[in-house]
Amino acid sequence: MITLTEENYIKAIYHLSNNGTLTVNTNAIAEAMKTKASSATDMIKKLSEKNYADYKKYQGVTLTENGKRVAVNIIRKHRLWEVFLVEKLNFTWDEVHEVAEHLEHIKSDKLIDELDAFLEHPTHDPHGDPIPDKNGNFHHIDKIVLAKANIGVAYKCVGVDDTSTAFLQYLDSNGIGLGTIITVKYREPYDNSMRIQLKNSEIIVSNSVAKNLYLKKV
Amino acid sequence: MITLTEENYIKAIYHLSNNGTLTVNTNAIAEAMKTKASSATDMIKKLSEKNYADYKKYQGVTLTENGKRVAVNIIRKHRLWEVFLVEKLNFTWDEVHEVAEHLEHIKSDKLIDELDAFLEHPTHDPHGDPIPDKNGNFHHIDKIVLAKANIGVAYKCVGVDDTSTAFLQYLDSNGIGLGTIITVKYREPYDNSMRIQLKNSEIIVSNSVAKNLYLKKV
DNA sequence: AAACAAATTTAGACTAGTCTAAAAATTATT
DNA sequence: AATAATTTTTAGACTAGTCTAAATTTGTTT
Ligand SMILES: [Mn+2]
Ligand SMILES: [Mn+2]
Ligand SMILES: [Mn+2]
Ligand SMILES: [Mn+2]
Repeated sequence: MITLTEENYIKAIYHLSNNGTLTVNTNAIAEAMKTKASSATDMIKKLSEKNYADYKKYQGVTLTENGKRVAVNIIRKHRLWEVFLVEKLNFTWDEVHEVAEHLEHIKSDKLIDELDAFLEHPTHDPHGDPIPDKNGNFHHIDKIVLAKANIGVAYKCVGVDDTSTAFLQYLDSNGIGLGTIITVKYREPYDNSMRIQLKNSEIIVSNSVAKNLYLKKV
Repeated sequence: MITLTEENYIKAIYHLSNNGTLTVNTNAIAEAMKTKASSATDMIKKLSEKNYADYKKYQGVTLTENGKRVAVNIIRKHRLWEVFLVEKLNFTWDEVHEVAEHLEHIKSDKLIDELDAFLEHPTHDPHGDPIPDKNGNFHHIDKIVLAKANIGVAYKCVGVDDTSTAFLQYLDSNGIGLGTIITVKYREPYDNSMRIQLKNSEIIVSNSVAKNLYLKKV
């Protein structure tokens, strides 16, 4: 039996490890989980005992295959619920995260299979993040970050890195969402801000915005 | 802050007290919650401290108005989710209970309001139980139990009392569901079993079945 | 009214998860 | 290579919820 807290730690480690590729340190986990390092250490030991993680004292943590499987499944559930909330229940993309954070822990294979079918097997969530299929395979899309886009080329917005309410609402109020067509007009060398062309407007975005927006050539 | 366990106890007390009208004793709560009486006592004290219940040692428990409000809200969520599972995700009426038991604890007013609207404000769940509205008002239907039905009168099945998988599957396999038209042909005085007329068949049901099926005159 | 039985509460212990404070190990700096 | 700074772990305590076993209260019988 896996607890809700264990699931949250496993998911956090998965994300911090860049989808299970890097070693993660205790402080990073504690920060992500909003607990103290001592609590993280305790949980890491438990995850290690339960075979979700590999761990040697002072040497950081990696997820086992088993741990990755669990993480990917939670992420699948999280993102499917996000799609449900936006597509069926009129949530906006900045409102879904907190609720999905809880819904992701409901344990029922039938529930998630049927939800997936009901939503017609979506491949991406409302923030452009890929939804792994039942076997844990991600539908990879090759995207670049706005900060590295080429001048004069037309791109489509396909995702965001930062999913905070503040950022998503900033995008809303500037008319940027998934699917928006963006062409870079000018990059200011001084602060790396960019002037970008949208459908009916030209706006200037800071580098911190440009680093959090993913694009794909149209 | 109310915990998941507190919510489950409050809901159990609500049901045991016949919707908040009777005093409930410790052993009944312990049995309903599948814990021991000592655990129930501890929780009762806590609910009392938090103003969800009124309690005097050895004298049993009642819910406060506050406690009833919480109970009705959980029941609302539980039943709305059950409708969702059956109507949208192809669950059968014997599969929904366990999942709804978890979904009922998700805390988001927007979620439940939108779900209610998405389902077009259903008044009853898949077992015929009424769904309280946002203000906690139940849409009362006047139903009688099959065991007390009159011979020769046509009734419509509108609910079940027992929602166990075994009972619901028994009904399925005998062609009885919500909406089924039933006419009592004969009541056997010896064991109170009944011969009942369905659309295309006549079957005999025991008294324990007859006590768990709710009907309404057509 | 005393004795017995049943229901309920208390006492003390256990697990999961958290915290603070202190100790130990690792890494960086001189 | 020694010292300092940082990171991580340990020790011990706390809360929520549970348990067993014992004590207490209430209810029922004689
Ligand atoms: Mn979560
Ligand atoms: Mn998302
Ligand atoms: Mn529940
Ligand atoms: Mn129901």
